[in-house]
Amino acid sequence: MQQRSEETRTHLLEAAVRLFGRQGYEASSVAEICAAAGVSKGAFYHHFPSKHEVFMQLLENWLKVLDIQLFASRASQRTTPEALREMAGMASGIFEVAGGRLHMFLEFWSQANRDPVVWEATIAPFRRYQAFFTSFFENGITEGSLKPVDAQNAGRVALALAIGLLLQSLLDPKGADWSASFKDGIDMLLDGISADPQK
Amino acid sequence: MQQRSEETRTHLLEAAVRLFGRQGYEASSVAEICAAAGVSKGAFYHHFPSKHEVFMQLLENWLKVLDIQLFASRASQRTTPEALREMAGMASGIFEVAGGRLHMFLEFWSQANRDPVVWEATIAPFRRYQAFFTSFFENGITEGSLKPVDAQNAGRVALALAIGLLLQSLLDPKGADWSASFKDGIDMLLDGISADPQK
Amino acid sequence: MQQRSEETRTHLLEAAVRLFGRQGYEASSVAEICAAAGVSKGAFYHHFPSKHEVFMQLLENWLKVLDIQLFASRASQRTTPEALREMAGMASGIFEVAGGRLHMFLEFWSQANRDPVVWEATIAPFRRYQAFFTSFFENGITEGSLKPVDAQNAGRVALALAIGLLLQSLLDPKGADWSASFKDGIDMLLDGISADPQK
Amino acid sequence: MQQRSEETRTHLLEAAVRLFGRQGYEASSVAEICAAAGVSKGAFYHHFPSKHEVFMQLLENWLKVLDIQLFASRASQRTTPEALREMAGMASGIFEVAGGRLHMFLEFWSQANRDPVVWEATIAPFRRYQAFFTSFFENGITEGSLKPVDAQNAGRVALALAIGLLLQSLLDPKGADWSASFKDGIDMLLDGISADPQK
DNA sequence: ACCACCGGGACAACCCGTTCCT
DNA sequence: AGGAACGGGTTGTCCCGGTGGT
Repeated sequence: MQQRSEETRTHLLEAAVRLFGRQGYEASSVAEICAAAGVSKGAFYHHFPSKHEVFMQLLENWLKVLDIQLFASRASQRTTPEALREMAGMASGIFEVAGGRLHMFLEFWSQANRDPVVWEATIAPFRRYQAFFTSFFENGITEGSLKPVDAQNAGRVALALAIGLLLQSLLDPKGADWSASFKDGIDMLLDGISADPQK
Repeated sequence: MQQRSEETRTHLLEAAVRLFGRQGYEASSVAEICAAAGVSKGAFYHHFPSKHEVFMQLLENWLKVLDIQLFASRASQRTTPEALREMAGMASGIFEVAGGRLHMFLEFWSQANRDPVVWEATIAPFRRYQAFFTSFFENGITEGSLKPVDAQNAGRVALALAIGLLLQSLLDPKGADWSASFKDGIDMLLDGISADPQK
Repeated sequence: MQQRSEETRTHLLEAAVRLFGRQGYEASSVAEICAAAGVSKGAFYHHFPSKHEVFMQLLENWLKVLDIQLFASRASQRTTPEALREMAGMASGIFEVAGGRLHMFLEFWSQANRDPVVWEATIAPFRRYQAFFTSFFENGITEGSLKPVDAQNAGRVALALAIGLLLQSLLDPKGADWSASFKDGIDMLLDGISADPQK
Repeated sequence: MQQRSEETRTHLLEAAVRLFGRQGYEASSVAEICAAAGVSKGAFYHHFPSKHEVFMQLLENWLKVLDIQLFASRASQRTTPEALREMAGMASGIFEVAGGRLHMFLEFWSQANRDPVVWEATIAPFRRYQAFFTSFFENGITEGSLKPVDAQNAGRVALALAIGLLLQSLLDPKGADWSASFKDGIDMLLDGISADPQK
């Protein structure tokens, strides 16, 4: 029966993401995952060749989601600064959605230091995000709405802003309105590099 | 002999930081640490009650170092923006020094999600750094060299910049001149909130 | 296959009783038990949650056997003294059977001082045996074949006789014909409390 | 300083007897004993070559005490049965005194199964006790106050009575007035083998 | 002589990821 | 897909010698 099989697989994946996020990869045993998913170990190894492979699947899924979010916010028009500000506004969703999943993210990064495959998979979206931001700034510069700064660096800085605030929000979720901080940060940055300083 | 004892302890700590950084906390066994330090397990458990305690010691030492670096750059005078820019210039050292140890940092953060003690120890310096930046911005605002922005948020943003770039430098050490990017980022930020934009 | 599982479990239990009896509980390592049973440690912990639980299982089994032997000799008729003497005659089997297992018994008692669970499990049958003997004596008194002694104390004394001789037989198995001594002891006791002394 | 040395040794011994009795020999670590005695491990191994030797010392002391108690009750006169009854009356002290120390006794027995030296040392007093009782009964038989029973067996039975009740008192200290039970038991026994049945 | 600290290395119990058989 | 078995590996503890002060 195919459907049941698919369900089992999904249950396993869900249980794994829950446990990995809560306790970390190493601290979560296969037995635990199976128990949480309500299946036997036999089933686990029927669906996945190893625990590590589950991790990789999770990573892959996560990256897919990130990509979708990225290109969803590509549509907006008008001047570059305004497009960026609009994106920043949408970021509030990210901070909320990411909430529970961010712990897994840290787990991914930790693993990236050791496993080259994970490293490759983890760094790829970073490069894409950075390139994404960079192209924004390049557009702004060529269209004249931004000062002729180093677009590469600007991209890195924007990404750093996002990452840094995400991390802070992870460690101290109630310490501030992080999405508001993000908007403020983007504003400051744009004020700094807009061609017509504080109009 | 007291000296030998201290040496053993130091060797253990050094071996631990090396292994934790390279392989992660969980993946580094006590036996490995002992072998790397050239001592027996008896010695290990004579000096530390548990592997976790070694981790905590390392965390504490690291935070102490950060604090020292942070407050060392407090002395500078003149206007706030210039002080910040000077700090940013010094940051290059941090990126280099941190290099090898950043992997451990990720470990700390990962652990912080689970162990409340680690969490407490990890979040405390974050708050201090943020407060540190915030006070800078407050000074700048009262002295009139900065626009009246939300100093709290500005502090968070500055910290995010540092963290975010640090993280990127971790994942892709040779992808860019990260300390230069940091300087650029601080410049952009300051340009955005300076009262008299690049005079 | 269920049968193989049961066999493994039995092998483990048998190996454990052998080793515990020969070397004691603490001195017998799980690895040893596994080796003696010809299974892996994984199998051990698949069947039992801990070494201590094996011990408890053994205790339980042993007590069950004792109970069966005890109540098997309940059927006999005629006067109480004769029933007791008959029981004493059957006791020879106990001394022989117990032989190898008595070391384990000492282990049980030693453990009973520390673990309340073991204590509970150990003391319960004692109380039952004592009650068993006591009811015998009560019957004898009401039917007039015994003098009106304190049946409770008589029960304790009879039990003490059994225990004490068992213990001596443990420490010095070849020092005497212990089951004959037991018969003699019961005889003396009955002579002491029979209503019509050795008719 | 000699006195201090002796004190340390005594502290160690006392701590050991306390811990061995409470937790058993194997479960009591040298470190624990040292901590309980308030001395360092260095001191321990200065006074005793090994943990086992401490145990042997304790055993030796214990046996010495037993011997003293045994020969103290030798004095009484008159007919043998009365002497025995008198002894039984004195036994109450034993049950009380033994209280805390009996756990150690079990420990001795457990160890006796393994170490031949301990076995020898443990069984010796048993033999002496048995011989002691036996000689009593022999006296009684030759003087005509007892029936011509097998004095050896009678000795074993009397000893069994003592041991069995001691053990029961150990497992269930408040379950009965054990010294009274002992007196009753001796009475029954003597009634059974006295030459003039219940006068 | 006595004691304190330090260190050694063996080993304990327990658990883990994985495979095999059904 | 399930359950039994595998065996290697984990942390932590233990008993015990050195070495050097008092």
